[in-house]
Amino acid sequence: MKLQQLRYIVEVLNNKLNVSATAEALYTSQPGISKQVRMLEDELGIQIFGRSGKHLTHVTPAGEEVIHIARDILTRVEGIKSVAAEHTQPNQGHLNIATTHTQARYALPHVIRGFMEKYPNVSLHMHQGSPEQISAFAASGKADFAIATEALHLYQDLIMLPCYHWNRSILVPPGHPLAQHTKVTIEQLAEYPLVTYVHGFTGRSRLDQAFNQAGLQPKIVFTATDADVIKTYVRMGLGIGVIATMAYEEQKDSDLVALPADHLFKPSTTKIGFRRGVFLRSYMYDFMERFAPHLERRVVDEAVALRSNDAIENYFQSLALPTY
Amino acid sequence: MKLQQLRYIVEVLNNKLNVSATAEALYTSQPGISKQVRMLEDELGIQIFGRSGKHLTHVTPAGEEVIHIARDILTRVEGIKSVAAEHTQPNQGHLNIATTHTQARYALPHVIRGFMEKYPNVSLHMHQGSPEQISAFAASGKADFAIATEALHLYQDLIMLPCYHWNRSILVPPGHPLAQHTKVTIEQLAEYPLVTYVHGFTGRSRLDQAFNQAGLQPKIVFTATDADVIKTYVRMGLGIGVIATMAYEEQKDSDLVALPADHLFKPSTTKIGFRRGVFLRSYMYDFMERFAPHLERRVVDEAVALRSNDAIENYFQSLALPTY
DNA sequence: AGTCGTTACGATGCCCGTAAGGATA
DNA sequence: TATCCTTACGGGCATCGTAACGACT
Repeated sequence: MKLQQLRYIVEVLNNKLNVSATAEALYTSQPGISKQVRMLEDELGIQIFGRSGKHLTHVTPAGEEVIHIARDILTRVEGIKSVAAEHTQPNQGHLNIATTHTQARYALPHVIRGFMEKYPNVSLHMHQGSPEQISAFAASGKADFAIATEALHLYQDLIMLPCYHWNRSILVPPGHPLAQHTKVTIEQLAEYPLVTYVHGFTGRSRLDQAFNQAGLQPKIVFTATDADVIKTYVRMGLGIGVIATMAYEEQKDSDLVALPADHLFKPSTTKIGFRRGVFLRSYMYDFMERFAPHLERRVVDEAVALRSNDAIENYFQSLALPTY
Repeated sequence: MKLQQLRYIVEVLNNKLNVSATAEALYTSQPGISKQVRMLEDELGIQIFGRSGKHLTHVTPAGEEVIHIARDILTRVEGIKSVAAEHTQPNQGHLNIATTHTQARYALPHVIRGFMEKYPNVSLHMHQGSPEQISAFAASGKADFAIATEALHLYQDLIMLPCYHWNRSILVPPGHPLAQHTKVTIEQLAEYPLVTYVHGFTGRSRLDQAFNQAGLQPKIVFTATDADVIKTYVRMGLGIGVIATMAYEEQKDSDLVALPADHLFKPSTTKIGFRRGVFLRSYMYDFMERFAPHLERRVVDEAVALRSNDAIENYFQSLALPTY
């Protein structure tokens, strides 16, 4: 058994069982992969891929298990390389962050700036996407960190650390009847057409939950994946907005009025997630601490040692997370 | 990076940094290992082993980390082979059990007999040793299972599942003054010379604990690692014995009187431990269930999924374990 | 002086890439 | 017919084993 053979079977699956495409992706020849896959199958005495004639059609049950372990092994092989890099070039390497618009636009910029100043030799990449895409990215190893509020729990292989709590604000044009009230009720909110996030984005579930519990049906006239778009439609008078409070910028958004809505909705928690088993570079620890100051190296290590995400949630409940 | 290189560095450490000995152990040439180790070091750009001239003297900090991960990888490589074997020869393979005298002599025999009848093609090996040796055996991968009451908690890498609770009996020669009493007190027990287990064996700590809490100093005149020896000395009239109840055999030991001591000592719990990350063959699940009937495959899988040993303890507190 | 790791060298065997063949959709 | 995997073949290279060398205890 060779590490390349494990890489090959994993990549063949990643390329939807197309060996030719896999060969291109790995910059090698197609027969080479074909042969190594077959040799591994011979050595193990099992079929990893099902074939109809000369086409790969599916992954056998045994193959599923083998590939799962193979992925695990390759993650750790990367870990060894990281350990080495950590000792030779501690401030050099890569950092791939997958996150949502909300985080990328409002929470991350100053963190990124500070990080890039301190680590000019770390090549930083940001991948923006939906919470589901982000989770998949991190789980597959294409991103080191996933930062999001939703959907991170879908992957058993991700360790998730809570970063901060946040809640929402109501956005209205100046002169809007609601602008007079200091404390808007959920009933009042239900009377007006709403513009907010689409399902599965930026804590949208909490909003639905609140209306549901009050037995109300909100008039949602428009949904977007980011607050910038929502603001635009609020400005057009299409409805009133409900966005994350951090997405309201006093200066740039001075033509809109933000009303606190903390009393209407349960707070959401933004988390940072990474694959179980990866080796964390020191600059990665630093990045996490910059983003969430309570995530000191010691805290992260202790949380990782807890292993189960349930235990991690318990662990962080004793710590007071900031709320925005 | 090659799997062999990882095997080499792990084995060099296992052989106390002696490359020649490692070569013999792996049935290969010494220069081959030397070269591969150096090539790995070159590829990673770090020293794994410290050298004084041409002798390996120590493992560098970076090397420690690398070897730890390497061990992990090799465990999983074995896992892949096990997956394959499970699909080709489900009832064939190896089972190495490391355990103490008490388990091997009193708890395991009928389990082993039944197991061997059902799985004639599984080659079974028993390794007897002290609790510390047993744990080390399992943690290093030389044994699949460790079964013991003590010391299993020392290794973070072992998953431990509670099997059963047990307590002690007092062993006296017939006609001994204590034989009259149905319920011996700890004070009475402290008056007589005792023969029991040595420190670190078979729940000995519970015994010391009980005397301590009562503010008494037991007169321990002789200690042994197993009940057979203890019985012998009780028969000689050297003292009265305190042994695990399961070690008293009514027929063979009819020349001795066993008095219950459950009310004097806290019960001990015997556990079965295995390395985190190993693939469990179906016959291994079966073995566990034969030894501890509540350890059905589903239960074991759920416990493993919990990941942390604390969570596992919680999980099993809701299940009623048998007491002997 | 003995043990031990490194270097040198030659041969085997493995892996990769090109080219041709055969099966499926 | 076009796509795709398999087989066949040849070149290059890495690995392994033997032998000689050098260094530490």
